[in-house]
Amino acid sequence: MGRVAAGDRRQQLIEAAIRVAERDGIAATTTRRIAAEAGASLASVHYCFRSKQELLQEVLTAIITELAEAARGEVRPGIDAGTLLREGLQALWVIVEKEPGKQQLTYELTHYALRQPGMDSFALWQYEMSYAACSAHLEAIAAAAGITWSRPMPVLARMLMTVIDGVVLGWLVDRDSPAALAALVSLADLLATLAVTPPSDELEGAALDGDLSPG
Amino acid sequence: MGRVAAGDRRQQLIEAAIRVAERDGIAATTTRRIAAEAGASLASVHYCFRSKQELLQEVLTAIITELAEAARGEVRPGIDAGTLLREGLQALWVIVEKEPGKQQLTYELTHYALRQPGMDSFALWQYEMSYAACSAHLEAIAAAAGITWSRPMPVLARMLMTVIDGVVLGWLVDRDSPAALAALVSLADLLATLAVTPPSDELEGAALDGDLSPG
DNA sequence: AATCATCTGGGACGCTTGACCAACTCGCCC
DNA sequence: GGGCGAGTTGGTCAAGCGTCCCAGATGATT
Repeated sequence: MGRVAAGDRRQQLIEAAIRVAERDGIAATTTRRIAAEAGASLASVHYCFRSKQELLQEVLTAIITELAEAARGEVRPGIDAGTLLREGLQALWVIVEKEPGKQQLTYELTHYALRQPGMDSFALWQYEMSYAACSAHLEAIAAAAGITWSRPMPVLARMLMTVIDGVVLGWLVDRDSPAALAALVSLADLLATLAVTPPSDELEGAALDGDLSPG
Repeated sequence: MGRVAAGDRRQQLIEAAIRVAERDGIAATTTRRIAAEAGASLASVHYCFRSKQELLQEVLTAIITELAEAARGEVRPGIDAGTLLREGLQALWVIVEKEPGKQQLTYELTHYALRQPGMDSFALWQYEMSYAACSAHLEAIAAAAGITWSRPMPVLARMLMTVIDGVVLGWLVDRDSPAALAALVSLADLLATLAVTPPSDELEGAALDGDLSPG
C-alpha cells in the first residue's frame, strides 16, 4: 500500500477489476473487492475515478482493445480460403479456450452495458470493433487466397461474428470442446463456400494456387 | 391484494418476476420489485418460495419451456430443405423481434446461472432443450423434404443453435434488423447445402424437386 | 358459533453496497 | 526548512438488499 502516482493507481485498479470480474462476474465486482484485489484502500477507488461506472467503462475499453489485438492473426498467402478460414478460427479457439473467464466476462459486460442507461454505446462500440476485425480478416484471406467473396463484406463479417459468438456462447455453457470445435470447423467450411475464384485476367499479382483451371 | 391461494400467488409472482426481469434485467429483479409488480406484499414472496433463488429457478424453468414451445413450428411436406430451413428461421425471427426483452433475459439468465453455484445445471438444461428442439426441427425438415443430412445430427443441431444464438445476440446490440435477417438467411442457405438427396430407390414417397439430375 | 389452517401486512434485523469526508502523511520546490 | 499539494486512510452515511417474525384477517370445517 505504498505511495503510487494516481495514474498508476488507476491502471492497477482497472487490472484488478478485470481480474475480479473474470473470476466472480460483474455482478460480484464491487468497489471493495476491486480495492482489495489491487491492494489499495477503498477510498482510493473514488479518488482515482469519479464513480464506479467510470471505472467499469475503463475496464470495458481495456477488454475490447485487448481482444481486438488478440484477434489479429497473420494470414499466409498462397493457401485456399477454406484452409485459411479454418486455421484462423482454430487459432482463435486456442485463445478462447485458454481464458474462459475473459470470454464469459465479455458477454456479461455486453449485457451489462445494454441495461445501463448511457452505456449502451459501449456495447455497440464493442461489436463495431468486432465486425471491423472480422472484415479485415476476411479481406486478408481474400487477398492471400486470390478470391472474391460472393456476398457484401458487411453481411459476411456479421456472419463470421455470428458464428464465433454462437460457438463460444454454447461452449461456455457445456464446455464440450470437441462439439464446439466440430461446429466451428463445419461452419467455417460453409463460409468458405462463399469464396469465388475470379476470372484470371482480373487479378494478376495475387498468389495463386494450383486449382485455378478456368472452366 | 385480495386473498389468493398460495399456488395462484406462486404463479402470479413468477409471471411478475418475468415481467420485471424483462424490463429491468435480472440484476434489478429484487424481491420487493417482484412483489410490487405482482401487487402482493413482500412477505408473500417468502411465504410462497423458500428463497429468492427458488423463485428464480421457477422463472428460468418457465421461460425455457415457454421458449421451447414457441420454437415448435410446423413443417410443410413436399418443399425443399433450403426453403423449409429459411421459412422456419424467419418464423422464429418474428417471435424474437416481437419481444426483445425476453431474448435479452434469456441470455442474462444463462450467464446468471453459470455464475451462481449450484445453478449451472440450469444453463446446461436450457441448452439441452434448445439442442433437442433444433434436432427435432431438422429431422422434421429431412422427413418433409425427403433428404438426409450429411453431418451427424448433434453437430448439425449445434450448428443451427450457434447460428440462432449468434444472430440474436448481435441484433440485441445494434437492433439492425435487416443486417441480422440477411445474416440469418445467408447462414440458413449455407446449412441447407448440407442436405443430400439420397438415391431414389431408397426413399419412395418423399416429394422430390426438379434438380435431381444424377452426375 | 367455534376452531383451525391458511394467507396477509407491516415492521424489523443484519448485511452489503456506492459514495463521501476530514484528518493525516509523504515528497518536492521555493 | 517550512509550506503545499498529491495521495492515503479509516470511519461514516443513506440506501437497498434478502430474510424473518408475528399479530391479525379470512374462509372453510365442524
